[in-house]
Amino acid sequence: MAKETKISMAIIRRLPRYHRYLGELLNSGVTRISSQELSKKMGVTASQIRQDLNSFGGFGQQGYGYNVKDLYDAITKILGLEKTYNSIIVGAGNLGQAIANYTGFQSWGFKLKALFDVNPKLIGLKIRDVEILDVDLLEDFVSKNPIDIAILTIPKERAQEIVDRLVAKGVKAFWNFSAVDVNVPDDVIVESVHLSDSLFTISYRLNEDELFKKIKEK
Amino acid sequence: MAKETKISMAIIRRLPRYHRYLGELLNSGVTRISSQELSKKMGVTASQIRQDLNSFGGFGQQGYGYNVKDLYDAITKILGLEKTYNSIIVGAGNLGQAIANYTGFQSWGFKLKALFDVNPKLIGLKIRDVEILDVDLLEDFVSKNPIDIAILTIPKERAQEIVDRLVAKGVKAFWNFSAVDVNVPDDVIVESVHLSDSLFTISYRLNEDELFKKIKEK
DNA sequence: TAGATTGTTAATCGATTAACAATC
DNA sequence: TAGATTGTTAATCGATTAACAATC
Repeated sequence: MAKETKISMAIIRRLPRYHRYLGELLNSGVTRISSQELSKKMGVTASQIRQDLNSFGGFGQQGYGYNVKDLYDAITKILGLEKTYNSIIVGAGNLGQAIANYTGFQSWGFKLKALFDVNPKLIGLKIRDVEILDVDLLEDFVSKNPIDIAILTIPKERAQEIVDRLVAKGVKAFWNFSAVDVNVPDDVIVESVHLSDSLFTISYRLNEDELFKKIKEK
Repeated sequence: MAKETKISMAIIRRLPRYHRYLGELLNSGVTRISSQELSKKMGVTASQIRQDLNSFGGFGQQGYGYNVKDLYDAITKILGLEKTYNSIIVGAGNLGQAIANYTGFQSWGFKLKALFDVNPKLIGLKIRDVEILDVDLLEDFVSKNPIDIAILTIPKERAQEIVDRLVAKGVKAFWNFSAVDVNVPDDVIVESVHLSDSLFTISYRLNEDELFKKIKEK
């Protein structure tokens, strides 16, 4: 099952951004756009846009540019957004509940089937009609309801254990909000959102100038 | 104010990860570590670790390795985590409240001074002793309370307007959770967490094999 | 057809890895 | 001292940008 074409993560991470900008253009009634016009809007080079798109196919037309709707639809498909995905949230604390309450993901085909928690006060409650279940029922639930994506909003201490249990049950993708890197087999996807890591780059950058002034002085 | 040493974002984004791993080692009572041992734990090359650290200074010792506590403390300072930062959250919906409720950031020196919202039902409520204020009071509040970091958990339609208002009041850093790229002057920092972008890389990867099977067939 | 803009190859740039002399 | 491991230079790799022939 070897792939001839291997797309780099650098390109993959730019795809959702193209999708966003094309969606906005579509909403604004723009029907065609050249790589140069798009490059100005997005603050990247036209060359990069053409290279990126061409790793998936020739979506443009010489002398014309790209048809906004066609390209938008193509990227929608490339991102797998024409399908639906069943998901669960493990950890029904503040962040887990916030994600469950956000309806945007549902509209893109990401369906939430259940939340799980250890806290008896939370078990049995519902968030937008989705029930919070006892985490002891995790394996049982996943056996009966095939799950594509598990969203982890649990303390870092419990993350690896939950991942192991879900991998054993065949879950192939994790959206991890725990502040820890979890280990999975090669065929399992982990996308981590490390919020503190992100925040700490802000404090770094707020102090960068001062930092190098100090280093220089020594 | 030109810097001689310019650290690439690639390196900056790895710093919090080093910090996390060293914190764990410290907690486990490990006192020294070589770049090779650390590289095994983190799944990166020892060479990269040494290169990264050396862009800030010589923290190691030949024949010995790195003192875990010293290196951890050094990276804590590099990340600016020995200081405190005053922050506000604009948008007190699910995500804004989840961030306000999370005490972890506070313990790293990120102090929350206020939340802001347009919703009259939310205004006046308190989250962990921090009040939700009318967003009309934004400029007034920021004038009286110097703010280092503004956290944006508002709908994308309102993000640029709020950023402009806060930049005008001198706010120099934004942690942006809105699904839009906001424009700021060169001396202002924006760190965006695009949750849907992150999620869409999962659906992409879940479908990548199939995608290239299709492209090949054509 | 003439003009515009893609698709794609070639050149450049930057980041990562390898190698090893310096040194603890 | 001998062994280990850093700090740093050089080599490699991959990603980005430039250039232009193909073509709509």
